[in-house]
Amino acid sequence: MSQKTEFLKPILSSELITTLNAAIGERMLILAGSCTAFFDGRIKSTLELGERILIIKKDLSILMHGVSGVKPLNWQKPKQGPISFLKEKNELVMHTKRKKTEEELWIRFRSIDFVILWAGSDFSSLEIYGDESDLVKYLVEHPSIIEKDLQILSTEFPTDVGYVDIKALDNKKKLLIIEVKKRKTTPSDAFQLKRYKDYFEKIEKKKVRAMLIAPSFPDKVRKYLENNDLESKEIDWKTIFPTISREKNVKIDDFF
Amino acid sequence: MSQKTEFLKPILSSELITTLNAAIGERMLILAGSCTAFFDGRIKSTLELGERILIIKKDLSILMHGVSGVKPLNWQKPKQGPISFLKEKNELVMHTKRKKTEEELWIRFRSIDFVILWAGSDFSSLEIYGDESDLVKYLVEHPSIIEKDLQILSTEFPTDVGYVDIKALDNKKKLLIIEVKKRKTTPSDAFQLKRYKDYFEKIEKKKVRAMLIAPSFPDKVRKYLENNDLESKEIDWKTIFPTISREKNVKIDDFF
DNA sequence: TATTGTATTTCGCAT
DNA sequence: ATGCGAAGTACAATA
Repeated sequence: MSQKTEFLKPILSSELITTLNAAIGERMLILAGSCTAFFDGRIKSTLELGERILIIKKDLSILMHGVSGVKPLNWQKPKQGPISFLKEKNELVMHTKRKKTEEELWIRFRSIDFVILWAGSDFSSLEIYGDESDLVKYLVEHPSIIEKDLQILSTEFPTDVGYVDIKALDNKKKLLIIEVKKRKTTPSDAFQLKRYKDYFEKIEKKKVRAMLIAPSFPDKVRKYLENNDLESKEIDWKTIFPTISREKNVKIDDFF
Repeated sequence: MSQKTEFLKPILSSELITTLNAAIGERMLILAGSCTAFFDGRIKSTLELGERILIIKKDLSILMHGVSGVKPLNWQKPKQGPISFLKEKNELVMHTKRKKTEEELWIRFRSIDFVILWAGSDFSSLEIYGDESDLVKYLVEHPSIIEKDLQILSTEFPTDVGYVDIKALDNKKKLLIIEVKKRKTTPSDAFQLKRYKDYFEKIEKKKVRAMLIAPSFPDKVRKYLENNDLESKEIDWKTIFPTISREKNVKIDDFF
């Protein structure tokens, strides 16, 4: 009964219902079959009959996946509320209701292909490096990549219009505001930089420089930057990627 | 061989490798076991040994789920590149490489608990209603919710700085630009509205009104709106939620 | 095909 | 808890 992987008979019996309800929160449940679904919450969604996979993890997170795509068709975050199975009109019904938000999810299986209970565990951590904060950190440690004789003043400097990635002085002691993007820039990025420039020119009562650093600049963005006296610097992060490394998000999955 | 659900022997044999490679893109593959993973792409991530579930869908999307949480530990979007299994150092290794971005994902299974090939299909559509476009639509049909004697001119009106949700004339024939948010507002929402106002005042060469409609306004947002002659209107969408209904995203999963 | 904007965004971090 | 910005965002609509 407490074997690592248990294959249940895919037949809608009261025994199945009992076993499923007992497994919730104890083992991961993987169930495939033909179902409909209804979600009522921040949004409403209905899903007509189709074949899908339902996964209920030990932390009570719910995932219902269709045959394609990375995003689940329906889901619920961990520990939002009790989950129960019941038999209704010859269908296997899963129901959950979030305690706080009153959001509800119903999944009704008309047929079942397989049901698995799996007792997996995981104590390792996902290490990630190479995100935006790593890039800012790297630039601060190697300012000459941006330009010669740059003096870094601060990072994540708070202003009324947001946090400035890098605040620095150039070789003529002129203030340089830098926004760093890991991805291709968008018009919004340029607008944001403009707000920073305006903010500092108002505060300092003199011209300041402002620069967007990113791997790619679409024409529209480049044009806006030029028209607004904003600078751009293209950096292909891959070229410095191998040299940066950092451990973060050292997160251990809870042990149930 | 082409049964709907096939349970493979969870033993690392060359037969398993062959069967898995043959199943890729043909049936959904669900594999549980103890593995490590490495992703190298826009970011780098490493995942130490732990028990996880690997799912490869027929559209070649890859999901690797840990024992908790809704978000996969590693994943790949559909049709990004070929996927292959191989045997290496007595481990079952899954590898994929995106053609364009050169991003790679490696998953190495040290042990396998179960392997399933499943021939599910789904032709139904997820119907969603109550999202932002529904709200805009509802407001356009019931403009008096915004204010009396409002005349709607257009929706999704394109400007140099983005698309305006609603363009209208108030009871004094003054232009009113409206931005609708289903969620709590952020400073960026207010900045965006300001850009719209500036844009239209430049075009029209006279003052225009601009309003943000949303269920909630943090102090910082409210203050920015006040300081910039921008209006706000609080609407709790739940009050009108039950009355709006619409079908969308009528999308059929490809048949493989 | 590339761009744009939403999302039951999710997630981490700072307040 | 709330606020805020980044994300391998994913995904659909659109130009």
